[in-house]
Amino acid sequence: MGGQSPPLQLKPGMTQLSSTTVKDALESTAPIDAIQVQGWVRTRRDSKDFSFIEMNDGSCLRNLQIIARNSLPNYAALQRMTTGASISVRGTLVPSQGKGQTWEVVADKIDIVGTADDSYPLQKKGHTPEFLREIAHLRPRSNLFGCVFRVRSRLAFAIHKFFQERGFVYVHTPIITGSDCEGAGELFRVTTLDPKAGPRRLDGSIDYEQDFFARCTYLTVSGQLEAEAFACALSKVYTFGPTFRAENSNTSRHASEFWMIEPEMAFCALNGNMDLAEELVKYLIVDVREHCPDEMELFAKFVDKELLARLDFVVDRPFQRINYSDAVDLLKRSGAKFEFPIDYGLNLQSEHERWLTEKHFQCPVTVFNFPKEIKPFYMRLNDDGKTVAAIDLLVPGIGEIVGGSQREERIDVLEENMRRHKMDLADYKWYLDLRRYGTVPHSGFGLGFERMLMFITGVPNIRDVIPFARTPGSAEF
RNA sequence: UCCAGCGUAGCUCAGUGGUAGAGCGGUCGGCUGUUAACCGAUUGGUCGUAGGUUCGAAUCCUACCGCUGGAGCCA
Repeated sequence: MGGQSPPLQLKPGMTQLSSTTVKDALESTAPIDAIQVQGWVRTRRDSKDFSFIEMNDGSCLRNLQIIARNSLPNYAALQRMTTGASISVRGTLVPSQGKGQTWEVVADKIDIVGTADDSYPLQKKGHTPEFLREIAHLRPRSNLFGCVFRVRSRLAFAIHKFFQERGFVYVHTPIITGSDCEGAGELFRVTTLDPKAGPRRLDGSIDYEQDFFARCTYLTVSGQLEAEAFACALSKVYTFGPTFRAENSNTSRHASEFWMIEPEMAFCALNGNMDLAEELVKYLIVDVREHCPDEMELFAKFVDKELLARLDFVVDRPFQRINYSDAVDLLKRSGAKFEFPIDYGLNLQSEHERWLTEKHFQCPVTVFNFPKEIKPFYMRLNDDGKTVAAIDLLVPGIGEIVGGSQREERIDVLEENMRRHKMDLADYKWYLDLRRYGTVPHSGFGLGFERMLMFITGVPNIRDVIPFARTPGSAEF
């Protein structure tokens, strides 16, 4: 044939000149004769013979200033253009004559790709996070949420980097699961059966043996049990994926769908587990501080003035470690007024955790060795016969960010635990096999991805660090 | 799910029993290498919904809905 592919049909404003991001343009070390930039108008100001357009493309926090001279053929249309419009600009990158930016683009051609009328909800002035939450599809165009979601991306990358650098294998554990294990809150049922017309058993209940998977299935609440299987083969593994809890919990720290990181290490006892959790938290802070300086500066300025000092403090010092019974003693002797009682055998309440991490130690605290009665079946029984090798890592402002344990590797002890928790051992045959064949001491923990992101950005509500948050009564978008 | 608070213009909020308000935004005009520009004018409302009390309700009462904060569960 002719050997020539037909020219691409490009919409107005789309050209074949490859475009430069705002980030790259602003970081340029020299003027550029011919440049193309594309993005959304943040604000526009008229001068006598030209118009200043501030354009943002999400590549960074900062805007690029475009100079639109009144000699442009569509100048009248440009002057009618409002915040939110999308544009494609060709021109030259030159040193700015004004203050506040080093570079600006003097436009030869500005195509208005898409207009935005005056119903566009984002104004150039500040909005509350609560309002922006109602327009979750537009809020990434705001400074705050652009920053949050760039940091979210970097944090996810840093997590993989941390584990890959240390020889951990990334394992994809199932999202649809058959184990309603550990009674970790309410589960979302997965079914294809019609709840009204589905097949029934004799007692009138729905017969899930005739369901898609021929059994009850749920969205996962944790990949831990499956991760243990892989740790007992590949030695060091981690999962990083979505998790679902149908708890009717309505707080700034809970979501129905969230992401969790769950490392699991064979031949590892509780101390190694604590070391890894501490190293991970510090690594993530350092990484984001280094790679997202503009974003961190915005959070420090508009979200939390103490943020950078607190993060530096966390990175610089060893985390406090205290066993549960010492923590209880400390709380009892504190003289502080608590709403809830504190005593050995009771769960630490939020106010107690807060006192430990915010008032007493004023830094992250790892509490370990909890009474077995208040912890799940899979945690390893300590020699005292009363406590299990569990850890909770508490951080100021958030509370629990990591929960983990050494796992019970002795099959007889594990089976006894399961019976005490009134579990059906037959349902966990595969899990018990891990102890039956070549069992090893192993440990792991869960790190809440969003809680870590909240801690690093200072953003106080989990709904504001998730692109489209799912919470009880709310699954819009 | 429990406790508390809040729903008034596109946004942020004032108005607590007697004519529905301000700032910002939008629009128009002016000025200007501007920086959340500035100056002037103007636009803008089912006061969350439904009922009730009252001569009269944004305001008082009841229910419901939504949001926010706190608690529990946890990550």
